[in-house]
Amino acid sequence: MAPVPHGHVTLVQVARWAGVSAQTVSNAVNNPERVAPATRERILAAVEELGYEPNLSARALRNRSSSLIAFKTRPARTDKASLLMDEFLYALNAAAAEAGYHLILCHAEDGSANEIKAYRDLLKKTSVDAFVLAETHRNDDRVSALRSWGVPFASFGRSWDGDEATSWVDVDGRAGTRAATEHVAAQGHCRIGHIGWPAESEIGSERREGWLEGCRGRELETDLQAAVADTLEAGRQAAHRMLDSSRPATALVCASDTLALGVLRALHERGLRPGADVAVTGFDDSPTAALVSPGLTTLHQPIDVVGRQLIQSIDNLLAGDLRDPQHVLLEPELIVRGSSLPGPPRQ
Amino acid sequence: MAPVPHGHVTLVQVARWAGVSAQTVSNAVNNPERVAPATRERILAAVEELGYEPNLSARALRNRSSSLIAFKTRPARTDKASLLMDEFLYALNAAAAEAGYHLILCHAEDGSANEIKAYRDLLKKTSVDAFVLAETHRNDDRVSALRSWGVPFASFGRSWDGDEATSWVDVDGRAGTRAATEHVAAQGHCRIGHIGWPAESEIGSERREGWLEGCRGRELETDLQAAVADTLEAGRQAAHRMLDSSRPATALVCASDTLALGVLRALHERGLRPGADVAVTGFDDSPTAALVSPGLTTLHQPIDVVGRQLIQSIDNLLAGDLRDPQHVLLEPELIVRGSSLPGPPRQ
DNA sequence: CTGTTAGCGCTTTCAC
DNA sequence: GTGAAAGCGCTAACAG
Repeated sequence: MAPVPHGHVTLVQVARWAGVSAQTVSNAVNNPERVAPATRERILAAVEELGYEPNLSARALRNRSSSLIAFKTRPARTDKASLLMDEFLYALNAAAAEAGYHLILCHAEDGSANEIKAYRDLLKKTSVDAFVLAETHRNDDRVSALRSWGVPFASFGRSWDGDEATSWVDVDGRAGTRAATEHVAAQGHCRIGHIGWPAESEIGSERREGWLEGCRGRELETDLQAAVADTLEAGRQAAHRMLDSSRPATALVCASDTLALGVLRALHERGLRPGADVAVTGFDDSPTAALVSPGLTTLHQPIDVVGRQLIQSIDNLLAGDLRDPQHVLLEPELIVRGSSLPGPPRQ
Repeated sequence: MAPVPHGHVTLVQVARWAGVSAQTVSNAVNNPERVAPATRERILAAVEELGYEPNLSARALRNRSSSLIAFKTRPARTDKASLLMDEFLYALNAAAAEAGYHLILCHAEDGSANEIKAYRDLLKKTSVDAFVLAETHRNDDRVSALRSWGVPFASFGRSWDGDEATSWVDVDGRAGTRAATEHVAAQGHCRIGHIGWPAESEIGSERREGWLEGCRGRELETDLQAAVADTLEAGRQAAHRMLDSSRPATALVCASDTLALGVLRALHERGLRPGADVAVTGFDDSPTAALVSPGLTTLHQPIDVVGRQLIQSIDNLLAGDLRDPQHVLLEPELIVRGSSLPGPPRQ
């Protein structure tokens, strides 16, 4: 089947219309300074008039560069309360569009080997210009693979290996958790427990550090801590343990909203009131946090800034600024709701 | 800057390696039956050996078809509890990948004019093969635009205009709501109220119909109904109204989890127990539904099937089956949790 | 069944 | 400052 006429306007048509060569139109579009002002204006008018848009396939073929940025989708974990990745993808795509890129989604079954193969295939098939990684971790195979191929990329999540060469954007979980800890301390709580993730998780360790710093700053004890899986049930059980303690917790700072919701359930089971009896804080500002009663105090990640910064970094990399990788650490915002306030829960 | 060597394997290299012409390699890959078995095998071995992957930009340029399917991202509404779109995008992308397509994301500010312009631009620039629409509504401008351009598309959400020509996949909100209604009726409830959306919403109307059918089937009254915005607060207020009634509701069937969570809050404020005192059901099976205490009975949309069916439809359209648009209506699954059960809430 | 030719739309030389 | 030529990798059409 031969290609069907497509009605798309090409360089040549613009050229004919403006009475110049195709090459000059190309220059007028991509290197305006090379073209005499008068001609340039005439050409740009023609572009406008005819509604010309450059064909990216042709460009990609010629330039080996497609203005495509790849991102791998991950399954939405239904057990998790967070909408984070959905918001992230929107923010990233908005920023990409604004900078003249398009996002192309990559799919791979779980496992970094599959993922790397998917990246490789995508690179061979399309000339994606760059990749965005999310949820990077220590010894991340994807990082070394992309680096070995010489493909530009930026990651949402810092490079935990101390890899200075990688551009990343991250949210400071330590500062956030410290802010939450200090907030509940300011409400007068002295027995502040922490429910977080196991030490394997770099993100979890950071958040735990924040709690430790917050406690130490006020010379509070740090004996109440748990490292559990990120599930509601684990949060619930950990909360019960900390409330059964001889000197029980009066505040629980959690590494996630999911864990905090487990704490709320435990409080419910014991007939304790969140806020009034035990202060609770989460992390991520999931939709659920605003919807439960009382509302859950939590930390909001500035996800739109993350998206914009990542695209910015990639833009720099593609412009050839390889020598100066960006490392951006953003502060999350403490959203105070009823679950950490002594007063009668209002929302 | 001249294109840099890319190390990608091309048809010509495979051809040389196998001692045939480029054309024959192309045939071996795309139309195996045209090539003699022996040659074919030799060529495919070479393809394997060299790790050849066809360059999609070149193909797109030549064929005016890119194996790209476009989807517009929408902002995650933080006020909404549902993760639906996140899951949908994952499912769609997985299905696309399996069928050999890639998803490219489209961005547009709110407003169908912007959206249509974004589609137009994307078409001019990238020869996307097809579009997937979501959240279609009556008199959807996007549908008429795509149709007028002759671009294949399929939508998540039926064609409300009775447009037989459009391929769509949808989830039967009516059947779902009816199932929820019958479920609470089976628990012995006779005063079953419905909190739904205004009549402008086709989806909302469908869900309300389901409730009506459920009630009529058991000869229950249908006087308790509310049409409100999809917010927690609206659900809360509507619930109070129905519980203040002279013959108050003992069960509330809601058009969304968000509304149902508002109902739960109202019950909390009145000291009533969800399930034991008043049965509550939502719709969408948002993560929150599983996380609140007691769990919220709700309807789960078979989102992975939706994704697969949409890609299937698009595949058919691209294969030229224009005469037989698919209309797939899927049944949601009732997930029963504590909020609709009389017993002591266990989860 | 296989090879040759041509061209998709664009952009980097390199002349003029 | 502008144009002509060439080619990115692929495949339809046509010969052989």
